[in-house]
Amino acid sequence: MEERKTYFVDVILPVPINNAFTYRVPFEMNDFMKTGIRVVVPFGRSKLQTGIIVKVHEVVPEGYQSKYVEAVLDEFPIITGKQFKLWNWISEYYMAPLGDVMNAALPSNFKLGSETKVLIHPEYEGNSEILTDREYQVVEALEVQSELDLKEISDILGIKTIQPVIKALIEKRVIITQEDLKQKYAPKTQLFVELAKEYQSDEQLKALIDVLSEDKRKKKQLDAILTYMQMGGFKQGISKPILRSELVEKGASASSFNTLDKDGILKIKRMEISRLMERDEADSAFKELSPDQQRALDEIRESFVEKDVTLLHGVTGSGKTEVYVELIQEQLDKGKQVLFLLPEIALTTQLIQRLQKYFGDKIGVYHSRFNQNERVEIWNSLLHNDTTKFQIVLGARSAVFLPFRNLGLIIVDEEHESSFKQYDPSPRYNGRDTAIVLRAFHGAKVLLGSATPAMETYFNAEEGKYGLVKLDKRFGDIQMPEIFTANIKKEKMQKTMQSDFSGFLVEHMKKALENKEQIILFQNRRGYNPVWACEVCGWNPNCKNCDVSLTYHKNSNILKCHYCSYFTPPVGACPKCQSNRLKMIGFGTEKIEDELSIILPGVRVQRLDLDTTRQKNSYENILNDFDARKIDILVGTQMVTKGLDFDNVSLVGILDADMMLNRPDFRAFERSYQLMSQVAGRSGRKTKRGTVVIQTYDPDHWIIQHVINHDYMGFYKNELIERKNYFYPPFYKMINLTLKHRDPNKLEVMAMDLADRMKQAFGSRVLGPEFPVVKRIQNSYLKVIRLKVERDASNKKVKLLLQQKIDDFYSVSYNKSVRVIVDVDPS
DNA sequence: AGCACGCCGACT
DNA sequence: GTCGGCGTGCTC
Repeated sequence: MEERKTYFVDVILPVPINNAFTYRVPFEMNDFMKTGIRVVVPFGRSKLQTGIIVKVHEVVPEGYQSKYVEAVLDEFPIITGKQFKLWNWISEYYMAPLGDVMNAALPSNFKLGSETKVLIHPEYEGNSEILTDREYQVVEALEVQSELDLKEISDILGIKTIQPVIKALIEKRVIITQEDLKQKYAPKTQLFVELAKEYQSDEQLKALIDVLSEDKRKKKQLDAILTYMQMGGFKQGISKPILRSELVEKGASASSFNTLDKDGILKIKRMEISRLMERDEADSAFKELSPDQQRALDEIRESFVEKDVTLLHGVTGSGKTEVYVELIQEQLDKGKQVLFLLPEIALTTQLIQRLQKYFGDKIGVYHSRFNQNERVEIWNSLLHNDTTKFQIVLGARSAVFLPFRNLGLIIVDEEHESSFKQYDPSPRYNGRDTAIVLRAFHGAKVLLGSATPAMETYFNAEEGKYGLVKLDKRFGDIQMPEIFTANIKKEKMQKTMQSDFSGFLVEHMKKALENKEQIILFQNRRGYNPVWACEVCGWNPNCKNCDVSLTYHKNSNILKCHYCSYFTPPVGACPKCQSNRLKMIGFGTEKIEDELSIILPGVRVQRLDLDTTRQKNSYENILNDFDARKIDILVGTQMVTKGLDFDNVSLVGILDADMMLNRPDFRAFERSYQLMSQVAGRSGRKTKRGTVVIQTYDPDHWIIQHVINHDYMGFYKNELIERKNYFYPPFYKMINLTLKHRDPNKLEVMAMDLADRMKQAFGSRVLGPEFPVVKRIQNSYLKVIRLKVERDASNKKVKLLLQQKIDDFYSVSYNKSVRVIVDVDPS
């Protein structure tokens, strides 16, 4: 008799708790337990959860009775050891619970949620006299809609505490609950047609065709077979399944396939198909590199001999993409995988199309706008090491979580972009920095690309930690655009402003339009007017949940909060002093759009911002329209700065440079320089030098001067001094702690407490607590404590110490109701 | 995170 | 009295 061993598994669950949970393995499951597979386990009172096994062992847990694993979901691991290592790193470095990391990493179709469903008890006979009003309401609803979840019941009853009602109903045997697990991923299948085995030879096929052509009634069947052959279903003795729908489209009758199937001539079968769009055949005709690009490519290769990370600092329009393409191809030839990271928004642009043109369906695009099943398909393909597809993955930051098998190269394009950093929800990780860690697990190389590298990145390159390669010239020797400033202060005095437009900019716009050239206007603000204010008493409408002014949105005629989405109709008179002299201050994209139609009648204007791109394809549609020159002026927020290449844009206007420069944030100057340089880069054509107009009160500002001179190095050196003087990155690493509580007085006390505890450990490296720019969001007050530590300090020690201080803080019962949000390396 | 338990104010 | 709000603690 073989000895029966008792196993336990440690499971991580998608809950924000830092430890794994130990479950006992039923004997019959002993052979199936492996790290990396998913199991269903009971969690809490009656909930089932899906978790991932991280350890199989025989250590009997002490102090509690472990529950049993309920079900096994996978035969083979769905995550790799390398992925798990990365999860752990993120969890430690960004101080996030492993459950949160798991949540971010897995496509949601891998996560089975367990939801309590309420159903009518099969033996309930409708005796409603035993029910209270509330209970009756639930039963009534169940008669209409056979299944309800707890949230729905809460909505129906209009109360939050529904547990007593449910409990009573269960006891009265009126309803039952069903813990039903839902697995959402089902491979997409379609009907295919294939020649039956018996006919898979030229002679037999010929004989078959002869037979069919003799019988006039079998004309349809013959046609169907001929269509199948035409589509390449049987070539050189090899048969291939063809989509039935495609054959029908080509004229074959659908019913004749059924007959052929019955007669055993053809087989109809249901097969899994790729959800990812069919791509054009790869276009292997690569563009020839310019001498400059070739030099950069050689330098990168050379740099990779010694350095694992290299920065490609290439001005806008210098043709970084072609260099990327060469490097990617090199990896493919070696049989290695490539990860290409881009900021979320840039993922919908021309770059993808260009890369798809080069690499065809070897490219997988991993993107939140894509549906979940497509994500699962890329995941599985990588997991099973299917080298025929997706050797290149193009994705936003979350693509670092994919199960790569042998990554050779990671490219992070636009590496300076702040959107590589996730803020909400936890884990608050930076995709670029995570990629550099992932690199080490695979022995791969990382190429960071940017025209305006992040301070940290350039610093690392200068220090020799990263390699550095430059591309200083635009491709084809196109000139950098000529940048002018429009002095708003002066123009206001001379009364040459036309509402928010300087006379200088208007002149340039008119000239461009006369030449049938297009214009991009950049305004870093949505909505119509950020603020309505009363001219008499200065009152302005605020959000009732947050400490911010409401923004007027003209299309919907509402005042809206950008933090919590609260909205209200605009008021006619000032509620404070009853005056009706309400005036608009400031300007957003929507108002600009309006004013343009007055200043430049007949001009075709389109906005490009979060509000106009909410629908799935609207972003692409707007860009296509602009490309097709159906739009004269594109007015946009940050979105217009990213990776748009249009040949006919000769003028770029930056409407309010000061707003960017004056933000109270240590990155304000860096951001401003990057944004202005990036938009400026949108101007100019092959044959003509582009123009940029920056509207500002302060044309002599050093940032603006460096933008005008296209002088990244000047900007960098100057900013680096500031960073050093004020103890900011890259010299110091920052960790921000945000405390959140409904009661501002309590918050004050608790924030002081936490700051004091931190000061015990870190001394003067702790700053604050102070109110952030927005003091209240969704009825909770906020306080921020900042920690700045020397860059050579041990990450592990700092975080351990900080976590200890936070734990101490939380162990005091007065502090338990506050939320502390930790943001490591805030962007 | 969800969910149960338990303590308090505002109603039948 | 008790219903339902909300704060607190726990989940293998």
